[in-house]
Amino acid sequence: MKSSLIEQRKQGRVLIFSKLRKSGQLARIDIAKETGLSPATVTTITAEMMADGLIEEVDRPTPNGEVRRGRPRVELKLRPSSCVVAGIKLSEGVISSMIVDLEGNTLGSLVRPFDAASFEAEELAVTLNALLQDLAETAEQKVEDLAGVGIGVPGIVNKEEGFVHWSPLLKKRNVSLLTTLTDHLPIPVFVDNDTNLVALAELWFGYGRTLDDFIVVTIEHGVGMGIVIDGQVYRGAQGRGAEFGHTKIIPDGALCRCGQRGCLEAYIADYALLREASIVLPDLPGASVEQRLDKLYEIATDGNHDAQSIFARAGKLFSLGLANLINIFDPKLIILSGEQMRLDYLSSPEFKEEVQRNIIHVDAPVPEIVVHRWGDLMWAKGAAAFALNECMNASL
Amino acid sequence: MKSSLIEQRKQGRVLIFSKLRKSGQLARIDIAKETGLSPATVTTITAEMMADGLIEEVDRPTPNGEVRRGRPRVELKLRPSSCVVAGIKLSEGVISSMIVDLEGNTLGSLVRPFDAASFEAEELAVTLNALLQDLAETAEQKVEDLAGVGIGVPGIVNKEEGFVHWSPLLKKRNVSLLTTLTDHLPIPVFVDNDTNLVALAELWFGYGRTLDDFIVVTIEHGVGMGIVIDGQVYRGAQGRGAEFGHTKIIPDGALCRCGQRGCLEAYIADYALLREASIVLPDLPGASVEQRLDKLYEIATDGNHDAQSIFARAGKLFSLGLANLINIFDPKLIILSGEQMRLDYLSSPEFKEEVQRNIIHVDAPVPEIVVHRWGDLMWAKGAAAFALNECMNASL
DNA sequence: GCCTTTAATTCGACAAATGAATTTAAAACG
DNA sequence: CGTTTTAAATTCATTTGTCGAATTAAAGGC
Repeated sequence: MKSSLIEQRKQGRVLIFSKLRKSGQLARIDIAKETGLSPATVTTITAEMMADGLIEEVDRPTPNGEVRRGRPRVELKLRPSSCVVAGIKLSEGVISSMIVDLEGNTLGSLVRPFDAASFEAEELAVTLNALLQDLAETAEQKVEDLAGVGIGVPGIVNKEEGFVHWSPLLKKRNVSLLTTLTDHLPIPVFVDNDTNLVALAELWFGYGRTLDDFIVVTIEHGVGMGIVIDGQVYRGAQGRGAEFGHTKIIPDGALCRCGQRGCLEAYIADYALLREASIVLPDLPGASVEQRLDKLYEIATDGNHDAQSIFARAGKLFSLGLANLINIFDPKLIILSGEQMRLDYLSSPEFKEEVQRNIIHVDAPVPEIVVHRWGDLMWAKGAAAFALNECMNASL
Repeated sequence: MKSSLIEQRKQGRVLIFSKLRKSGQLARIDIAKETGLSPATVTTITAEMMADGLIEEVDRPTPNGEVRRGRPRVELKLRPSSCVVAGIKLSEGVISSMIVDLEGNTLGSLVRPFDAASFEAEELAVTLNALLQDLAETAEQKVEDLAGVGIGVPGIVNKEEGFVHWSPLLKKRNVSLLTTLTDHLPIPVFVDNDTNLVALAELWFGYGRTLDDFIVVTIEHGVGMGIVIDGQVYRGAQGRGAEFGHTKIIPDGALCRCGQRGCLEAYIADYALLREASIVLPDLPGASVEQRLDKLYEIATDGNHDAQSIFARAGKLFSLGLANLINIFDPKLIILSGEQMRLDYLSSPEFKEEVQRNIIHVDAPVPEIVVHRWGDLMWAKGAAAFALNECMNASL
């Protein structure tokens, strides 16, 4: 049995791996129960995986104080150091990067300005190579010891081919970024659209860790979305990110960055909020977009009516967009994921009520909406999760 | 290997079955190539399936005139009579039903008025039992010879349990329809929400036959949608139909049947069009909704400006909704499926242009939008496809 | 110390996919 | 017209891998 669509043993390994990943640790017996595999098979496969250094036995046998008779169960867990990867997120102003192990422990990180002058692929490769060296140093790792590096790029990216149809960061269209980077970097490279990274970050290390189906939405410079169906990131036909932010909520509405009108993004992204603010509060202090936005939020919470009205409207329209998403997908869980404090505002009870008012009601429970506030390295961690995903997929 | 998540042989059978279903007919060699199974395995499995009467060899070996050397390939195909099922679609005014074989050949059909006075489950069971007898007669089949019957019910239905949380057709909420029907009908019963039926109809017998991912949208009394991902109908967390029709396209817009405002359905469903017409064209002739709508369409094509404006607006808003769907899903294909002539109007070049104007553009091709006009038995055929799906799933 | 209990492992049986070799059925060739 | 060539299908021995049953391991109870 060398080549077939049906590789039985690999199926078992993947099954056990993902159960362990989701549960943290499990005894062989529990693995058998949860996977439906026989104890005999579990013994065989786990022995194999231990020999590969992928998993290890846990020393303290009973985590809870429970006293049991009989032979004590030996809990197994993933061996974090068996797969250490780097994640790099490219944005207009900065590159953020991170080294992470299989458990999601951050071994090191590095954020660097990135003069956005659109790059050639070759230049980018050189920049990233240098970055990777320095990043590895912060984590006291050798670059060659990394299992791979995941790179999140804004724009239209085909993951399978690592082909960038278009990105705001690159001079040219239709660049086979994967090829160039693979040539210049000493470890396996994976390239994907950045919107998928948040979904992966949640799937590997966040609220989605124990779930197989959920939707992640981020609001930052734009509005991003990631869809996880059946434990897999759904990438659509063209492999481009799900463009939830360019969903139209008002026909012929406000002008969006994309040139179209009425996009959700044109009402709730940071530039959209500041656009409104520029009319009524023309002299908001602050050098950067973030700073001015923080200020806007501050005076809103301090009671400024104009500022409040801006957030109120954004919240209302966002709730509409979210309700549409729910009406279409009927997900169990929606994760609002990001680092910005505005999410705080959006998670108010009124906001959730507004969402509920716009979804079709059934007896069944309304999908849960949670806010997950990450540090500023969320995207980089997502890129790392992406690398883990690809590496483990290959090596299991 | 009795109980395990990994049933290897079944996988092979399913793989071969679905390849044959999609291709119509294939020689063993091609099956081997397409599935990645070895020729030896294909021989084994197909022999088994032939013994089961599931497939058969095709007499005319080379369908195309192509002359080949070597031992001639023997094409295989599904044996249509190996699985014959009934499909029943329940609506407010009528029950439509159909008997169909594995190839989608219609063996008989029956449409019957259905006095919508909300039913008890028991009464419904009796009604359906009688219907099934008569239906079988039209197809010259014995009811007992049918492999099963699929039933499409409007409302909120959990397919796995056959549990109807709510339906406009039933007096009570929370009815375990599957249990009652199974007790009263002599063959296996399957119950699902009706929106999923169109997706299944397209997947088994329509434009989706050769595809694994697409979206189907219907416009009739309401707006329905079915999502197929990876060859499976996506049912969401609650198992309720995707409520595309209640997606909001205008904040605080027109009042919808569902009590909310601004739903797509409130602008494009038949009642929505007639609502508009009632203002400017109060005396549209016609006894039924369909007739008045046909008339409206007729005078629109004849040049009546008011009527045209009604359809134009519906078209524009529908295009917006469709664009949103595309932005979220990025499907390869969208099928507009139904029996009504308004679809004709909606498939105009201007309509498609309008959709394109509202989706995010990339170099990649825009998803294809096709219109599939079915006869009035589309839903019943979908219900039959549903039964086939379940039966084959069980018996492979 | 012996019994009981539960987890893990071992081992033989069986299921099923595969590659290599073989058979089959046709066209091409001389 | 028999032989060769070609391609499809099949056969068969081999190998991979799962499973049930029996066995071993490691603890608590008494």
